[in-house]
Amino acid sequence: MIKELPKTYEPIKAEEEVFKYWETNQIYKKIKEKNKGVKKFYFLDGPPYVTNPIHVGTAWNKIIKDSYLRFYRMNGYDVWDIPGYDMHGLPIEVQVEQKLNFKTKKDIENFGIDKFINKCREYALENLKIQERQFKNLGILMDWDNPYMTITNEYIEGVWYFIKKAYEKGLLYKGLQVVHWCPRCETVLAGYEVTDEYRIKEDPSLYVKFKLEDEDAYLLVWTTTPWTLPSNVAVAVNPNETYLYTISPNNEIIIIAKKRKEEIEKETGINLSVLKEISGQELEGRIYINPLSEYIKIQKEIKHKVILSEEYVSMLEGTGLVHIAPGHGKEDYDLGKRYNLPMLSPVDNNGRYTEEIERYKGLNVFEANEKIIEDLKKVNAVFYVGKISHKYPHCWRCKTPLILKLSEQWFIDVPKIKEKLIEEAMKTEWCPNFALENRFLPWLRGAHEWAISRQRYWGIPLPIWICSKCENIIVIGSIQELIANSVILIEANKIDLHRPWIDNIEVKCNKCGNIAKRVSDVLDVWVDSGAASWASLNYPSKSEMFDKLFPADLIIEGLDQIRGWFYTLLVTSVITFEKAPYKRVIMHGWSLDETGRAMHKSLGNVINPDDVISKYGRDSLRVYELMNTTWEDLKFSLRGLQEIFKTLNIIWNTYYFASLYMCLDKFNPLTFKEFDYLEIEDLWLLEKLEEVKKTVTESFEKMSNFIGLKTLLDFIVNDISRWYIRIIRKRVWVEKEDPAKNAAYYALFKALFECLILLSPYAPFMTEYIYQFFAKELLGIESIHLLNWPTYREPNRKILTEMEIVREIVSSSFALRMKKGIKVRKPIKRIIFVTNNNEVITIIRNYSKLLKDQLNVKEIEIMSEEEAKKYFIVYNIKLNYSKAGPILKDKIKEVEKVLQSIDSERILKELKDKGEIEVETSTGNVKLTSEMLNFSENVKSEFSSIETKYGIIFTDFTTTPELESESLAREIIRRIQVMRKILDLKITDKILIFINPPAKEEEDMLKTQLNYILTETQALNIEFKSKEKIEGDLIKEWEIDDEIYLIGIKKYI
RNA sequence: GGGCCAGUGGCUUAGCCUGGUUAUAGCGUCCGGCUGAUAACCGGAAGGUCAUGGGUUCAAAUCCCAUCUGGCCCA
Repeated sequence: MIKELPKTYEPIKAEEEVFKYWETNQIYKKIKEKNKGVKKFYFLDGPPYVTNPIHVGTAWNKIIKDSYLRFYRMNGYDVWDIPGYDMHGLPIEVQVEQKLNFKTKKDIENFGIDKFINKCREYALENLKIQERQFKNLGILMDWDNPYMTITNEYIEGVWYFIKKAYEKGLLYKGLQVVHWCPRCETVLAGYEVTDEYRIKEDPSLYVKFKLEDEDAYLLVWTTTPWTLPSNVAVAVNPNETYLYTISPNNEIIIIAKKRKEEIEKETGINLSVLKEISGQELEGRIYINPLSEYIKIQKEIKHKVILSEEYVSMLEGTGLVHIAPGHGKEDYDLGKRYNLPMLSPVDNNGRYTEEIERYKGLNVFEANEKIIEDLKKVNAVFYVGKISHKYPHCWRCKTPLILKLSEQWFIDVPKIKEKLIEEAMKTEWCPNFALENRFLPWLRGAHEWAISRQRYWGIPLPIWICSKCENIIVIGSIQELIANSVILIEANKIDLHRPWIDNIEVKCNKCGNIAKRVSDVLDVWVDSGAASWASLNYPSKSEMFDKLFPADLIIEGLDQIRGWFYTLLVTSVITFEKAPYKRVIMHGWSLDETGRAMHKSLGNVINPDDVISKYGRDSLRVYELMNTTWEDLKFSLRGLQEIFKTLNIIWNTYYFASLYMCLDKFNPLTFKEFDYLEIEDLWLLEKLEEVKKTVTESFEKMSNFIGLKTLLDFIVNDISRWYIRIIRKRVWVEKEDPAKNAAYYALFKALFECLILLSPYAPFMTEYIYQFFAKELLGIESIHLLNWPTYREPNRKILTEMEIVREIVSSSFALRMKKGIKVRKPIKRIIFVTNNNEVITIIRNYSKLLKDQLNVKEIEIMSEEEAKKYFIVYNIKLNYSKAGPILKDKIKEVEKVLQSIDSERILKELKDKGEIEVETSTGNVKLTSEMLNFSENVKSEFSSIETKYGIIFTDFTTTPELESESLAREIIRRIQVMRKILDLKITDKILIFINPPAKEEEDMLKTQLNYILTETQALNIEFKSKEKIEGDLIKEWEIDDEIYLIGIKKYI
């Protein structure tokens, strides 16, 4: 049977009870069993990185995922739902280093790599636990006992498998490249790791003179990194630009770009007078001398040339002559390769000069800046030196300024498979589509090599061994292979594929039989998560799940993952399996603070979901976040959350109301058969329900479930709680067994019950809690999350529109009452509805009972426009712009003007007689048909009326003695109800009423309404008494229409 | 510097694809009312350069271009 809900919504308490219930009854296990082996659904969880506790953005991500998983489970899918964690990488190393107060890699080596690795593992596992607790606490239903972790041997094997495939397909290579390098972490950083951390840095703004070898003139170059000058090998100019020979105040000839002259003069304060112009082209091949040749031996040996470049020499900064150091700049490197220039990169892993540069050996490059400038001054090579504050890349973990240096790294040749990547990406389906079309595909088209090696410790070791003799490369793809090829005997149960264990394993060269040593690097942590589509299934060491599930049916991540996980997943999978690893992608937005700024620790605006939960509950947080347009940014506001809480409170009360009465009447929806008693509002509710089910279901299928949520909440709050329940109140108040009441119960139950299921993926706690009271006993199923998703049929649109019109009429009529100051409680004699619209007339007739009830009116009269016009209406005629616009074009404004000056009666008459009306304009007459016009009805101001979209309502406020008595009775009833509430009586409690009316007249009026008052107030008797004889548990004085009534009520025992 | 997304009363937002008469709703504020499920509700009022500027068109929140602001990404 239906049980009565607790009266108030206390989310925290309810949610905690629900947690307990799920646990004791093993609901998760039962959900999994229910669909076991039916339709497969492979959801792949993007593994969060396990450094910090989660914030509201991480919560949003998992909540979205959870809502979809619940939907698919309820639709009979056997959902693969293991969560994942990204557990390797530099960020964790940096955290551990900070804890141990380490400064450099030396500290780690001294401490012992094995101990360091253990610390990292501990750190990752600790944080995993914290995150797991937080996720569980949000009601995220996943297989928490079996997460995939990127640090297990099986997972690492999965990643090795990819590296091996890449090697076999010729996509893995060792290469020299200019890379962003962190001198503190002593490792390369990938391009995307760099872009997040551009910070303002102050650097010298140095103008250097390079003397031409064969002419007494100087090339002027500009740099903010003087430390790269020892590696300078060329100067680039733009062949398409004009250059100037100028003369400086101290009579030196300085060569600059014409377009830069003004800016240079402005910054340096040095005026240059032009001698002649030449083209950039003409400078090609000129030889110059690097002034540092005085100090640096290798510089003396290099022939410095002027080279040409259109793309890399801009006229937006500097002098138009660009200093080129191929070892210290990406573009420089490109040019260096193209022109076959020497590549100098005399900087070590700590960012210090090597012995190649004797003069600065051991100096940190940034510290060397000053010294270099001093040296340049000594040889008269400095034109000007100032300071500049500009954005400069820093290490995203330790905030050290990065340098660009030449380094040997391992690469994946992504450009080579670009076409295939695009082809596979096009087979995937995205929401929103623009993420695929406008973001992902362009990103793929510009794909570049992927530097996958890192010179660090806590990561998946590169499974590459190099023969110490013949330099043959051996790539190992699994533990088995490792055991088979190892020089020493490996005990299978002692394997931990991490460093330093793996460092000690040597393999036999498969070419020359000599010993091969492992490359000591670890992998970029993005390779880890990139391999998740199969590594999370423990493929290739176990193939069962992979064969069944791959590729993933759905992945859901934030917009930052376009260049991240969405990309690395695709690359690794296309290389390994030549196939996209996912079918559908949902991309969500970014969490911002209330004012639209990104949440950052440094800004102090990070919101912890646990705090939010303790205030408003989990469902409020979930619903709030799920309601946001998925792919747009979420401006997180506590006030917004409060609004959601209020909405959930209304929903609670709706269910409370239903449960209260249904419980009281022991209503059983399963045995209900009296369908003939369904009233028009019940039928409407049931149609509307079909529509809602359709919208919600489709919104999930189209990956936009926020639409479904909005629809659903709107339905429960506006349609059920505020409208339907208002209508059926009277029917529900009937005490005895009554088919009309049961019919209302039936419709209400069905709507609420199915809504509860629809709401359960969004608000799993509240719906479960309500379900326990509302429907569990009826169905005999333990949890709402074990139910099937409701089916739907096409709704009857006609009924839906009809009710729209009815509601419009009701709300307009209320407005009219307000205008006249007539309370809703006061019954009125009649309203007159003016319309010629047959559809509206039929609706008013069909819904007249409902309308009379809601409007508190005794009669509704329908009047035609023609008739009403005689009394009330004046027409206003305007052009119908959408119809007339295309015909009249630019005459439209003039016609409108003329039209207003013609008497509307005349227009109507002419239209009626001829079917059209001619209007004069300055460019000739035009004919207007009634289609081209809009007729609006305005009421003559002396009548009280209101316009609606469907017609005009007039109200007849004439009163009669009967109406007066009824009105008074309602006033009295309301006061008694208030008193019952004060006494906290139950609905079923009976009372006795004592009234002292102001005069005999009022007493007589009330006596005509005795039965009405008795039934409405659950009273057994009313006695009219003198003031002093009024008795009761509560006696109260009331003022009604300036008269005093003394009322007493007493509970009848 | 480039790409993508967003910008609508104090706040949150609908509408934009497919141009059309008075721009949607909620919160908040003020006034009035209703109420035996509801810290709920109903009615009214104040509050809008639809980010800015230009263009297309008889007609632009809507289409096009440029700019600004914020977010994400790239360089």
